[in-house]
Amino acid sequence: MTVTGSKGRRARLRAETTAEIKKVALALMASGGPDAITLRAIAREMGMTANAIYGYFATRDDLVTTLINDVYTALADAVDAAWEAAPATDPAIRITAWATAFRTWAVVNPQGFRLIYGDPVPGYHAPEGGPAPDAARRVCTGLTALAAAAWPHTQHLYEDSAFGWSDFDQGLLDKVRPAFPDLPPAAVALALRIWGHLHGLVSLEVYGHMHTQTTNPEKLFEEELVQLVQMLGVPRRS
Amino acid sequence: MTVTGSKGRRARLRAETTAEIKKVALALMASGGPDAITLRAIAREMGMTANAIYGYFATRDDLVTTLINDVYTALADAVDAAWEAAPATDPAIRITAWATAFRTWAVVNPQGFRLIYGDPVPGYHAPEGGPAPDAARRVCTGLTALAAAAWPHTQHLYEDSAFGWSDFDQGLLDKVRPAFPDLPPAAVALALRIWGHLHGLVSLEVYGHMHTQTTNPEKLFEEELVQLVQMLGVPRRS
DNA sequence: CAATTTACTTCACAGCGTATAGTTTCTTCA
DNA sequence: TGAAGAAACTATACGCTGTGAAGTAAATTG
Repeated sequence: MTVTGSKGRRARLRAETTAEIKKVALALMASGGPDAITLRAIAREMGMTANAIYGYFATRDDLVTTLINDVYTALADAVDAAWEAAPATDPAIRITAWATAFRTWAVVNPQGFRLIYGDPVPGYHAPEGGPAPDAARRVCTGLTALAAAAWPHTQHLYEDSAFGWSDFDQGLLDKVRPAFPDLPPAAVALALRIWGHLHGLVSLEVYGHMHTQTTNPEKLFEEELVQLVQMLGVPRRS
Repeated sequence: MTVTGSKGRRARLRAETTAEIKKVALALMASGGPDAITLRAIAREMGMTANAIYGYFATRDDLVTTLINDVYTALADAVDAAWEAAPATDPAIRITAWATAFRTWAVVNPQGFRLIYGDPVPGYHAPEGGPAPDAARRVCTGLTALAAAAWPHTQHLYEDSAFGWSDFDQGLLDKVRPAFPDLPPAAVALALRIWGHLHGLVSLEVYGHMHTQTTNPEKLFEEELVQLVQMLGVPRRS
């Protein structure tokens, strides 16, 4: 170990270069969309040859996969932080905070949102199981926390739910059930449905489809949240 | 006029070639995704040179824009047909039919869905106002019909809505208000929110994000519809 | 100091959109 | 019928992309 805390100069330089490649790639994405992530453009920006990048990422898809992971993790961090920052005693505020953070992140990082949820980049094919199932599951777990917070008030609506544990992916359940042992399958289904609601509105907005219809997508989203909280039966000020 | 009903052999051949280009492009899209729509591939398939296509479409984006229009129109046709086919006397069934047709179309034509709602194709930039605002508005009008059918039962939930006509795009209102003169702004907002709900669930499914969470996205969507009808307060069998 | 590993460059290839120029074929009109 | 013109299409070329193979220079290691 050295003063830099690394395992030698070589490894440190390598890590720095890797970080710079990702940084430049993200900058290109932010300015020109996911399509702008080309090896040659990154190399140009770094004063290198495109092929030099192959020393760090086996292929362009590998790089993109890494980026998706990073960006997805940033999103998960953002919504988790908003959740934690809101008072645990007031589910309505917490839920609203989570969802607002979700939309805000997407609107601020539209290219990141596209990278995660869209066709990321020309010809990109995700590796088996998707590029970021982990971050995806973090988001889903956050959503389940949301549903769990509301569940005492809302479960009466789902008493004849047909959902069983077998309707869900085992990987998701492995994360969700330990965290919320008392939650029934119907609540997980509710969480996924809420995800769909929020994702739909945000996605239409980010991809510019809402813009052709409403001049105020933010207002629409806020209305959605009001109705969501109301639908969940969560008391508005506790 | 001739027996073929065309304006001359030349024009007919031209129309046929145009149609073939689009047909081949759609076939390529269906098999390889929107990315597979390349002029050279189309030309190869047709036994032509890539440049020959420039006689029919000024640029590749032009072709893609036309395709989006066609595909979007097909989607609009599908949901409209489902709406019309369902009994006008039962809003619950009509709404369910519309939404089911929406998801079914998307699941059957995932590449078409991506073409319409995703980053269509590498480097594609939609012309001003989007490529298919017309078809988009047809879908929105259908959604508004949905909201209108439910409105008598559900308006009591939105009596203190803050929405005004200025919150919506004029082009949308021009189509919607004549068709539903008595509908308030709050109902249009509801329609857009419902669009978001459905789009989100379908979009997550089509893009493979649901697959990592649930083994049964169809069931989830059906649950959504049950809850949607319930939320709207529409009587279930009239 | 010599051997090896690592980082990077150079060259090459195929595929992409598309601009320009040239060629062939069809339509039209005197 | 034959010449003029338009239309359809091809050929060539340029710059962009990802990526493979081979070569080079520097750092590390024995």
